[in-house]
Amino acid sequence: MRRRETTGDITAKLLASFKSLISAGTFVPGCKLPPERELARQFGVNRSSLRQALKVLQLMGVLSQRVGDGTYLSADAANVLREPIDFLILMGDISDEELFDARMIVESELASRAAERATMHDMKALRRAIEDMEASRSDQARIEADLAFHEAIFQASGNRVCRLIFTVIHRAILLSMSKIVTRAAVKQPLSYHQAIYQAIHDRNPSEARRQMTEHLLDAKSMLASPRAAQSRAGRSGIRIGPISR
Amino acid sequence: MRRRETTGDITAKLLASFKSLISAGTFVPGCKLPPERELARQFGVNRSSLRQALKVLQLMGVLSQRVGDGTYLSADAANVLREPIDFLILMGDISDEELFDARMIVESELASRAAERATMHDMKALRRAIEDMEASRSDQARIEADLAFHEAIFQASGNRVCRLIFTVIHRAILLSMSKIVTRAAVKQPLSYHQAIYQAIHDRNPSEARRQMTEHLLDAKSMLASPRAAQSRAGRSGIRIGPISR
DNA sequence: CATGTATAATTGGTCGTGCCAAAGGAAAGC
DNA sequence: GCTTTCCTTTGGCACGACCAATTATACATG
Repeated sequence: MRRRETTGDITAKLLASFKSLISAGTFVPGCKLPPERELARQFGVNRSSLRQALKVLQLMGVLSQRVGDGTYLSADAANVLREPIDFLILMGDISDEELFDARMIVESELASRAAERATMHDMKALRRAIEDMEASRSDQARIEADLAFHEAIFQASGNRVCRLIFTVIHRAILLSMSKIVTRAAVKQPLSYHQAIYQAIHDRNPSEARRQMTEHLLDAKSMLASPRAAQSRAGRSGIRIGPISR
Repeated sequence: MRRRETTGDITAKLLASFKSLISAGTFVPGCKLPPERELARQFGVNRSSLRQALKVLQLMGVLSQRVGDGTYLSADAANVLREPIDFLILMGDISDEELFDARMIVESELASRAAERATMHDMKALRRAIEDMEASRSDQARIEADLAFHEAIFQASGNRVCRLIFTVIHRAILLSMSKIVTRAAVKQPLSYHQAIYQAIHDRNPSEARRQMTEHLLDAKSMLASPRAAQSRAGRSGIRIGPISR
């Protein structure tokens, strides 16, 4: 008899246990965890199994491990979505059109809010991003400055959820960068950014919203060119061969 | 000499390889992967190491494994964010206030859009959610119906990014459900939902937006009661002891 | 005493092997 | 043709061993 009811997956159960332990306050962000060998003993599983669970948490950014030192719970869980997002994009569940459409929803509202309650610090970050973009000479630098401007908009919201949404957008854009780097896309974003900044500076929410909406609408229309598909096929590093050590 | 440059973490490298393989089209969503033993051989790593990487991907929902069968790349990557979100919430990087504030940004706009372009199917889902909520007798059922209404709003957008945002909200709310289940919170949500439905039915975007904003503003104000902290401390399953098998 | 150095212990990283149980498929029997 | 039985494949897990990085300790040196 004895319904074993074995869900099998020990790793999943270990993760659940970790959730409980974090929830109960046994593990506090930033604290040091017991060594693997002892943790495995306490959980009653083999070290290999425990390591799988730890690896999952590590790759999600929930904890970090250093040889000879130990395992620490991350103090900042902001990167938890990095890896998942990467795969989400790669598996094609998000198109660029949808991404920009979603950005319109969020960032338009955030631009409006920023016009209402942006601090001096926020304004400075926006100004800085614009200057960096003007001074940028490479595509890489330009995109970074572009993202920095939008990040400043998110930052102004003071909402950590919005900050997370930005990290998602950030990763997504970096992954499909090749499609977004269009030759003519140098001037428009900058002028839009300047107009948005002006609206925020003037404390004009509706104008800030309108400019942001148009900005993203414009950007979305620019990546509609159909030469996107092949760009990712020809990239290097497709080796199924041995990992580089 | 020979800078080994060993980043150490094989798992991270394996994940990178998987990204490349997915990106290159070698691994297609839904396809069957080679068995672990052979995959490990091809990558030039031990099976244990490979399994760690596979476990990470499995727990992220990128792939699924079944004993005796094999490993399959997930066809639907919608659940990639489930586990990460859980830890994000647990590690306290998101407060309920911020969550509802973010919801206001997204859902208000979505309600407006729904009023413009909701299909028959969308309307039916909304109506269904309202009916279920009216008929709900347990807190559990009521919350499910509540979320179903909002999911229908997200669904109406037809944007997969928005769908992801909903899954995030869904998980977050389920995790901190105890705080949201306030005794008096039975009637208000329902009447708001009805008002929102009416506005969408009347094709009145601004009214739909307004009602949704007020709905979430109201909901946010209701969870401000300070008895929230203790509720999570007393829950069971905090065992650091052996896993249940 | 202070300081640097060699040594040992701790800890995560990887590998290898062996065995189990679940699922699938092939062969035998009806 | 269908069911049953057996074997192969495949993932799940457990031990064990060794390595390398880090830290802590003891020791030698000035």
